[in-house]
Amino acid sequence: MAKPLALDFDPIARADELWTRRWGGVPSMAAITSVMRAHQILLARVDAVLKPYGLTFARYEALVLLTFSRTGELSLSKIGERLMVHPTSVTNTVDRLERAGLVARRPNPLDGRGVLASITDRGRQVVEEATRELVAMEFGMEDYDADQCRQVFDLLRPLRVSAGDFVPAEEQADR
Amino acid sequence: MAKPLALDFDPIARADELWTRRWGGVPSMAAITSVMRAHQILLARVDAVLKPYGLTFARYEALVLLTFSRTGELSLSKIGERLMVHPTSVTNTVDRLERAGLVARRPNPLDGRGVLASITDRGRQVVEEATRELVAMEFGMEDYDADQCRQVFDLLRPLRVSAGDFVPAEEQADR
DNA sequence: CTTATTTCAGTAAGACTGATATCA
DNA sequence: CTGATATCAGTCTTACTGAAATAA
Repeated sequence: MAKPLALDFDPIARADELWTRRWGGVPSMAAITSVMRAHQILLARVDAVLKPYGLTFARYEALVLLTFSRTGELSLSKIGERLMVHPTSVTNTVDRLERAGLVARRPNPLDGRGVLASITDRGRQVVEEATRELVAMEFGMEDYDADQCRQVFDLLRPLRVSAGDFVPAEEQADR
Repeated sequence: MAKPLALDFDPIARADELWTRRWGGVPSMAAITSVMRAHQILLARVDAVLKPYGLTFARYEALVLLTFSRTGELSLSKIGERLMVHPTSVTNTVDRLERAGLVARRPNPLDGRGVLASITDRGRQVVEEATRELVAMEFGMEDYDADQCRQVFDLLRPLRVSAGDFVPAEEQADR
């Protein structure tokens, strides 16, 4: 940032006032703008911590996902599915992790088309270290207690449901 | 997206469980991941609407900001300050808007160093049309009522304060 | 034959660094 | 002189389209 001089007013609140005058009340505008800015702030904080490890948040997430699987390896398609990213982005992410020696590619023995990304010992080591740091700075959410974090999760969950990310348990009864 | 097949579980909730087992409770992880995904969903929805206008959300925001100023023009530095974006990003944004004929550049008469971005008639026309569409689809937040939108704004506001975006009114008493 | 998995080439966008011309 | 304004060149990252090889 060039000059992060603090404004003496909330720019989103002010925009909301002007919006209301011109186009009528549009509460969704303040909401989406808040999400956009929150994303920007959190990503900057987290990426700053991950930079020394040669990681970005996207690559860190992929690495964590691998540590969560019993064998330490997953097909690229599964990674894309879980992380909700485009297939070509997964290829790119794994490329970079592989070049950094944090994962290795190997053909999927159960599917000749597929490729498994397998986390290396160094990969596990890096995840542990980076996670320690991220947990220490609470992923950039140090101003929020556990309850407030939970509120963020709860409040944004319906959005993920409406985007078709997953089917909530309540609606799975008749399937 | 390749295959947006809905999972039968909430991937963030599941990750939270695995996190809790391995590294202890880390409520901020579920919160930040929720914000990241919400950002991705909303940006995709809004950009899809803006694409036919040759706009992105970032460019749309800049255009709206200009319509909010009395004269329809602002210095690039002010645009960057309000939208919280890097100076070079402002230059890039204005470049594209200018090429599309939606804004015009002119030297700032009050500051020989500065440049004003001035919205054109076509720019105003495009903003009106695009805004109508965006308001109709509630900026991708159609599943949220006014109160819930307000909750999103309220909940994320402390984050913007901690990032130094602005100084809340209560803390301005003694300045 | 159709579909799924992955990769590659190329495009577009935004965020950023560092340097520079200009002017307050 | 310093500091601010905007731009330029160039890097990095992600997201995406379209095409292709391969195999289920």
